[in-house]
Amino acid sequence: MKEQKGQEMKRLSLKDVARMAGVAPSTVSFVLNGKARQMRISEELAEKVMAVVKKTGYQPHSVAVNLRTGQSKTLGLMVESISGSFFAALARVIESEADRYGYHIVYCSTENNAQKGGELIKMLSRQQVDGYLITPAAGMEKDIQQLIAHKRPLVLMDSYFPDVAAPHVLIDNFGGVKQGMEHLIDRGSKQIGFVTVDMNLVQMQERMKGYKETLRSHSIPVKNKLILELPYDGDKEASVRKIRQFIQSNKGLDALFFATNYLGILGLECIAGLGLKIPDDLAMVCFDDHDIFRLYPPGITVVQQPIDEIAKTAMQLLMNQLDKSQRALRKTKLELPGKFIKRGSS
Amino acid sequence: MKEQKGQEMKRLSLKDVARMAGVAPSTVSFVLNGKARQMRISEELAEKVMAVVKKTGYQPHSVAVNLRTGQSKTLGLMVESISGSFFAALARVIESEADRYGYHIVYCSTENNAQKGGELIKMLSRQQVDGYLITPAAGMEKDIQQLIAHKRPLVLMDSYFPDVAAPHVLIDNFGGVKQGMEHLIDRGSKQIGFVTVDMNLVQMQERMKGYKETLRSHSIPVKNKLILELPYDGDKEASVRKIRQFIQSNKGLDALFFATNYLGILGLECIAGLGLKIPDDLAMVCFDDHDIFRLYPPGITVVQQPIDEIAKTAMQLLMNQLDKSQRALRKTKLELPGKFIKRGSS
DNA sequence: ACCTATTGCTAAATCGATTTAACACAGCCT
DNA sequence: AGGCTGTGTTAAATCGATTTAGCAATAGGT
Repeated sequence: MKEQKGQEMKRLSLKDVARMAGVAPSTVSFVLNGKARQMRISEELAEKVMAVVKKTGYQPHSVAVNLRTGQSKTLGLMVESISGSFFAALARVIESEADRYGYHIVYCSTENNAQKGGELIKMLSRQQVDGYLITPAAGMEKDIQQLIAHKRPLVLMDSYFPDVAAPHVLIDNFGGVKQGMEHLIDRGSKQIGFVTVDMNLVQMQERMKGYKETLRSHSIPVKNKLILELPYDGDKEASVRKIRQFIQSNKGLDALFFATNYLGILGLECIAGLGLKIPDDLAMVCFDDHDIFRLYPPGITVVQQPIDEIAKTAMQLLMNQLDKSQRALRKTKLELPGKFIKRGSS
Repeated sequence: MKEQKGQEMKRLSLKDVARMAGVAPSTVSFVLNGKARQMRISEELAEKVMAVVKKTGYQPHSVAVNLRTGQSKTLGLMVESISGSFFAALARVIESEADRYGYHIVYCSTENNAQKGGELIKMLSRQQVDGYLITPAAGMEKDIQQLIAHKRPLVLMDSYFPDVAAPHVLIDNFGGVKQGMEHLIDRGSKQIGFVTVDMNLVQMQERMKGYKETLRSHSIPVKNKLILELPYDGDKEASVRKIRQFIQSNKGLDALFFATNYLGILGLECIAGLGLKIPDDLAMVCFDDHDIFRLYPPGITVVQQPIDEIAKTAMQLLMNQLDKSQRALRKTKLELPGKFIKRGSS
């Protein structure tokens, strides 16, 4: 209590603790880091040190520790955009997992811009993050490759690059779409449209493949007229117009599969605008769940991403890499099954 | 290219640059920090140094800089939950603003738990963040007060504590609700219910006050029967049941004002479940917009929060505090007007 | 010619920890 | 007694920057 007077009341340092306990700084360090045994510090002294530490509430200066040890206990989390529901949910789980492992999160968003992504990676490196959790944007191949080349601990989520051997964990996109498509076919939909986005990433290719191959395996011809690919950065109004036109120009259309929840939401707007009834006039299935889909009458059938598992698995893969004792699991590639949730729209 | 051979290829340090340029480390430091003039380093030498820096692509080790200068160029962002749409949107803007000012973000979520919030503040302090951006949870008064006492740069968002003189920026809750209520009264709603949440924070009190006073100013009696306060951490099903019961037990009820978007969404579920038509059977206005409200037929009227302005203003207040030249603006308290958006539900 | 200023640069201290190498002292052996 | 081994503890180097104080050398003033 009596220490409170000085204007700036400098932070307690390890040296101060040492002085107060009447020992050397190194001794305090050993005791605090559990190396008392190893360094043969007597029980008695160790206790004396701990007493001072407790009394003063001393907390090591993590920046100094970081400088000396090279460990920042910080992870870089880079998502497409924190305001996307999928990424926000992912971030939430990642944060709490990181906390469990004693790590902090510095986060940033690529906004699906490879250049910005590259700069952010540099920024994270400068910040000395111990590891990277990234949902990559198209065009970030080089940056990821560099991280791998520099042996930086890294896990990709949501997507990956076939040519870059980086550990990654994501939903089984192909299988997820297949499940949804089988369902539509089972319920008798004959003309199933596919609305996707022009994003040159593997998850989108897989979803497309899931659409086409499921049709083929049921001997249903794949018609290009039934596939709509929207530009990623097209403005919303334009996309809505295109979807509307797409629906109108396909007369026999009786079901739509949307490749992302963003597209599905746009789709809902169109369908409502056209006065069509779901599922009677048009059935609908969407990849990636969203609050809206639970609520919007009559409820939209979706393939839900296993966000918890993705986040937890990614953290585990990253922790494995950080744990120097057990290197080796570099090339781990995981695809987790999605959860098909049938609602009123199909 | 020839430096690539060594196994671990250590990072280039300022000392290395100095050696390569044939000058002292201090000289390099001065040049890099724009103090060449002040320190009377000759143009010639400065250029030589810069040449080496450019050729090698040297980047200062930010942890070392941090240790020496005490500036981490990092801000702590603490929200209620990153997966909430309001907070996610806020985080998004904050991040890009921080970037503009050359700061990074360490983020964490309180999950509306004061204890967790307190621990996270400690964590952020240990991490040496330069400033704090916080949406406080009930019960964090002491923690905030401590930060103020320690003169840590800080801005609260979304809420504040009347007894703690901390800079804060948030929507004008009272005015926002008033606007929505006036609208309902104008359109002829006679029995307006108010659904709120049991959260002991000023923004909720203000919303409640907005409800009550608007009624009074129109000489409409405030009936407790028309007010429903749900527990914050009650489970979803229970809340839905309570709202349903609330609607059923108020016979003349012709409009509902929901105090948060989460409540509004639950409300939609109930209303749909009861088979009521919006706005004919029941009009609806909700505080805080959400994607769902735009889409859900016939569109839900809302009071939208000025998220961009809140974030930008908060960053500005924080930057003012960090800019040692112009201290003084400690007690800044800002309430920004919300935007009333009329949709089909009223 | 002597003294003071100015110029141009660098040596060394510092931030707060970790870690290696060394030191003093005790006990045991021959 | 001298040499060796172990114990318990600490001094000093280090991480990579910033910053203060100081050192030569040249210039200017009387």
